[in-house]
Amino acid sequence: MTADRRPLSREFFSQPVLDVARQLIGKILVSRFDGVEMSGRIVETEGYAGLADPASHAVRLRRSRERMGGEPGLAYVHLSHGLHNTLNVVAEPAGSPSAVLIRALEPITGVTVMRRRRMAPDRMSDVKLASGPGNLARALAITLLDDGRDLTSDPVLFLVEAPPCPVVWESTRIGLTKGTDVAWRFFDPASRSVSAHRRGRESV
DNA sequence: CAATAGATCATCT
DNA sequence: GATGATCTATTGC
Repeated sequence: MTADRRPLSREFFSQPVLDVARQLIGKILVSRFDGVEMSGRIVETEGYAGLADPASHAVRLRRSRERMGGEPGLAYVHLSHGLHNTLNVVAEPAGSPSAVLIRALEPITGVTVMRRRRMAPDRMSDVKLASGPGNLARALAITLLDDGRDLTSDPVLFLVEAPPCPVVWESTRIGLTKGTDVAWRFFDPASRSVSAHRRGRESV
């Protein structure tokens, strides 16, 4: 499981943000915590496309704008509703504020630790452990302290190459909260992730 | 300094 | 489908 893990390159993240969001489906996210390695296959992402995207924090938040407009491949971690950390990866060359939110993954290794971290009841299936951006961060021990990590080279939090997902679905959502938000979601329709399926039905 | 608006989730009905 | 938990950055007075 540790053989030949090539990290995703700076060039990969320098592509247009929605291309990055699409191609991240099927890639592997790895997090080391307390001596244990946790990893999973990404099955749902969301792209935030520059200052023209009203759903992007870059429009409203200075810290987000600076991070998202910086080096591609760095982590942008945001605390949502004061409760849930969310993991993004900066995309496109510096000067073009954009990022991809990693919304769900299917656990591969470290499932026991994920279960403990989620305080998951026995009846909860593995596929739900890191489904949804808040749950994902909780399971993989990602916090605001991880903001700014270089995911192309970091020893404890990084992304690695994997075969492309054969089929990726996309859903453009309008009116997420207040009627003006726009976001582009990508997911693996073959995934049994609850989150991915729920979003799929809302596809327009 | 007070008010408010969130890139969510679990737990209800 | 509605609601409450809980924190931070930003805006308004």
